[in-house]
Parts: sequence; C-alpha cells; structure tokens
Amino acid sequence: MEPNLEEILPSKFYERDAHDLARDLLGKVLVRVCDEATCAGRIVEVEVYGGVDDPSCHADRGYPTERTAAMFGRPGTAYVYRIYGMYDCLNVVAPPGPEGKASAILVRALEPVTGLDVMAERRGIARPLTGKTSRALLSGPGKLCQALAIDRGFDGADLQSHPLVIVDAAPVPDAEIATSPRIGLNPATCGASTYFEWRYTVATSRFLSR
DNA sequence: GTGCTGATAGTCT
DNA sequence: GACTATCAGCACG
Repeated sequence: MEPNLEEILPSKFYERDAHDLARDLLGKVLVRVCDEATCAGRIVEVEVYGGVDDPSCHADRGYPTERTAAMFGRPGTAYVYRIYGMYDCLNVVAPPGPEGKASAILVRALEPVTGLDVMAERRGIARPLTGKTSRALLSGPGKLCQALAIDRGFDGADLQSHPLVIVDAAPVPDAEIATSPRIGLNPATCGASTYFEWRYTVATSRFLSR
C-alpha cells in the first residue's frame, strides 16, 4: 500500500513504552524532504536502548553529556550520533523508563519507497539499481543516514515537521515481527544486556541489515 | 555464502 | 589512550 506522505505521526504515538513503540514503528515510513527529491523508506528493523539499566545505552550513566543530550529530550525527536568516526546513526527518542532512565530506538534498516535515484547517488551506487544494489541502499544504520542525508544537524530535531518526518502506514502483523539480540554489542562492556532480544525486525523483509 | 581487515574521528576515562 | 549501536572490499570455499 502506498504511504500517505502527509500523514505525520502525532506526539501521542510516541508516548508509550519503548518496546511497544519499537514494534509499532515497524512498517511506518521515514520521509526526508530535500531540494532534489523526497526520499522515503519503510522501517523494517529497529533496536531499543535504555529505559532500564542498560550498559549498552549511551545514556546509561543517567545524566546528559554533550553527545547524548538529545536522548533526554522529548519523545518523537531525533538522537543522531556519530559512530566509528565516519557514520551517523538515527534514533527516535522514546519516553524514559519507570526509573527515569532515558531511552531511544535505533533505526537500523529501511525498505526503499521513493527517491531511489537520489539515494543511490548519495550512496555511490550505480544505476539502474538491481535487486541486489537496491538492498544495499538502506540496509544498515550508517547506510540509511547516508542515503537520506541525515547527519548530526538533525540531532534533537522534531520528527513531526519537515524536512524529516515519520508518517503513518499499515501496521505490521505480530506474526511477521521477529526479535533477536542487538547488533554490534561487546559482552565485556555490555554484560547480560548483550543478549537481550531488543532488536525488532519485519521477518519477511529482504531489506534487513543482516 | 562466511569471515577478516582497515578506515576514521569523536567521546569518555 | 582505549573504545566504538559500521561499512566496503577482499579472501576463501
């Protein structure tokens, strides 16, 4: 079904438990409006961070730093950080957990919807796209930020106003949602949280990060 | 298909 | 000074 790129998700959508929110973000569409084109992708993979004690969460220490301040902001805003010196990653800020611990949802992969040409150009991928190269457009947190031209300028930005919004689309049935451990965590520093199944994916999608 | 390596710079100790 | 919520490219089977 074709998403309505005008139907922006309201603040109320973000006002609930981060895990419920993460499940319901699956299937919604991230829309990036820029001069060249409107680019959009359907969310098919997310991970929850924080909300409770979670050493893998950047905000686990409980107070904001210059980098993590946005994670302590209003639900439905963006937290964008740089990783490995070269990639930016987009998170959706979620409400804090019961003990006031900050929480956010990392957007890990999207299924291309519109603006494929512009996204391919930003990613340095040759056109025309094939099945294989279209998969490479948005199948990872660093990749999707590159394709949608999302950088740390969006840190703290509201996801309910252009040029970056999340719009409504058909929900994903529970039967199609899979959970698994989060990607890239280090057991030495993250302990048991390394194995929490806090990664939510649309199991039927061929556009996942792995 | 799997697995390893290097690139790269900001953040916190 | 150590570490990192990654990716592309290459080797290998």
